[in-house]
Amino acid sequence: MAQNRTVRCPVAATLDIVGDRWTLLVVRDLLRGRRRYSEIAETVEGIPSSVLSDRLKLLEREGIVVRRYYTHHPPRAEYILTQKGHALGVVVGALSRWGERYGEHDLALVDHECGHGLDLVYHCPTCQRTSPRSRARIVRQ
Amino acid sequence: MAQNRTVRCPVAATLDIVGDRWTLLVVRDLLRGRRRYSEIAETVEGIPSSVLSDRLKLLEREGIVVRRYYTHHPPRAEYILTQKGHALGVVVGALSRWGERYGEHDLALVDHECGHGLDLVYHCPTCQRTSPRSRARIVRQ
DNA sequence: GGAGTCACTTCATATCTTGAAGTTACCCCC
DNA sequence: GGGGGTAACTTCAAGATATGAAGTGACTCC
Repeated sequence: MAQNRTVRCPVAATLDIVGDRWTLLVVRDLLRGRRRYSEIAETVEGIPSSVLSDRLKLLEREGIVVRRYYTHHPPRAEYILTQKGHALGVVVGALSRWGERYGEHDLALVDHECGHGLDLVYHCPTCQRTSPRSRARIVRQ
Repeated sequence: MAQNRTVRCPVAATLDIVGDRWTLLVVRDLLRGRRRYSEIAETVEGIPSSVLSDRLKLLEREGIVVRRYYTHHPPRAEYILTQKGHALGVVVGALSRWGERYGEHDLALVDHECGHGLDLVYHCPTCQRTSPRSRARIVRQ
């Protein structure tokens, strides 16, 4: 992870940081408001503690979370998503929607206010309209 | 990948299938219209051939691509995304948007018709309106 | 003062990834 | 018809990474 790649594709660059089995599950938990090591270890089922500790360091290094100590003796930290980290919510949302549609699950992505299930759609801020999926392309600028 | 997990979180389930460094880059290329082993090997820079062969088999097993032989002697296959596979476009789009915003790249996600950069937004199909990111939650159904 | 918790680290083993090389069955060209 | 090239893989050894179990230090609670 986070190694050099000669391509400058934003998809590849993002996957260099979060493209493994665990990192986005940690982000998912942080988005849910979990902040402490032990809380995350509990709900990211099966994550080895060494990997969790590793990923939190990586997320900090990448500016996705900040570590804040609420006690120094003994050292007790909590992890808060930065704006950059919150922006990953859309990636987690997209993974969730795909999983909901093509598997059987107990959880779903909803609007907290109206309670309805959510979709993710492309939106052109210039034309102020929705774009169909078929029109989305990744192209050279 | 694709192993059992006790949680039934759709994010975790999706990452069980596509949560590694390479799989979504292969999907990205298939979305772009590349279909052959050699075409994909070229643009997913650095992918070992054994990994590509492995991931294509996995994607086939998961119903994300279908393998079609255009020659049987010698066997020459091409890989076509199913509807399930095309639906992963939103995940790739979300990764691209995040990468564009937080890194320097030559590529960007645009609307093929108007040419403007695209965003991804949450949409409630019931209320027929956009939901702000802050209202999106993953909850028990 | 003993048990428990939190936030990790360490370590041996197991598994996966990587890169290089090999394989099979063609096609093209002279 | 022999040599070179290509497509789509497979195999293999070495190296990197992940896993699970156990350990650590500095507390707090009873």
